[in-house]
Amino acid sequence: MIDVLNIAILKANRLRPTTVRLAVLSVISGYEEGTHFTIEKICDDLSSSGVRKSVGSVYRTLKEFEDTGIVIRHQFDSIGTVYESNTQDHDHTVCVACGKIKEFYKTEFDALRKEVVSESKGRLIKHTQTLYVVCEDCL
Amino acid sequence: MIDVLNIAILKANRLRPTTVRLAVLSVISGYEEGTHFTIEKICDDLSSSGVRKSVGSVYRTLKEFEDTGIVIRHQFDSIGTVYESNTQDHDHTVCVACGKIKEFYKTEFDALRKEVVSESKGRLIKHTQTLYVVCEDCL
DNA sequence: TTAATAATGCAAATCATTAGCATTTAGGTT
DNA sequence: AACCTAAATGCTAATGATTTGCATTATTAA
Repeated sequence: MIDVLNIAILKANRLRPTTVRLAVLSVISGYEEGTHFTIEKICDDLSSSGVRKSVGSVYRTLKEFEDTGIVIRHQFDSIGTVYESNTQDHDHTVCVACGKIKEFYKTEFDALRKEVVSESKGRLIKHTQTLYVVCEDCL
Repeated sequence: MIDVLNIAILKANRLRPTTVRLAVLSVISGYEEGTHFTIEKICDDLSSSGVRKSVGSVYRTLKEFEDTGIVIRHQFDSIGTVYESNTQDHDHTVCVACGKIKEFYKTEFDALRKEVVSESKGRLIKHTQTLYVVCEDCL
């Protein structure tokens, strides 16, 4: 009953609403907006909420979620693979000292990116941009 | 005698001019400017030029080269880890169909990036930006 | 309810990368 | 030129993350 929304999300993406998918969806929809999480974190959270699911299935599920666009996967230098719920378009800053990840968005970047792609006569599928910084707190 | 330049490069970076480092430098300086290469490619090229060096040492060497800035390491989605000689600052487009990697540079991006970082009161260390595209040839 | 298909758990396999350690090399010093 | 110390190397085993094979179980459509 609590899961109606999550079931709808899965169906909208042509994924059967199975226990693993619902469990993972439930865990990650509990995260604060803009949170970046790992597979390990999801597994931990599943365990501590008493839900026993295999690591392999979580990997498979996250891959499906990435393919359908439910989540976005990122690979940050010296941090590794993290995911986040797919909300609006944005880029990241990563502090090389404390590892904190933040999001930023500036329209002007999009215009420039479109220029670059149209100059090469290609089609833009997606992009990533990460600024590695020393953040205010670590300076 | 051919190696004077490479020896100089290593010394300038406080790395002893050892056989492994010279061999790797020699291989990668044979690549065309802007080439993106993998560890595996380097090992293959070493073998086929009759130079027997351990994979572990090549990994170690590339890490040193990355630390000193002789090369830059990139992690591209679905392509993995590639390196390139460190020339001037630039970003990349990667074709999601054929995997071709190209470079681009636009000053305007730098100005925007500086804005972002100064707004958050941090210091910019480095950045990565990759546009995943379908290139002209694959459209 | 049942048959067909997809999903799951589990363990083994894979892949890229790293680390431990004994041996060798580089580079400065007698 | 022989020598000493620290650094570098090769080798192999270890690691960590992720994937895969396969037997079992769950889901869906008829």
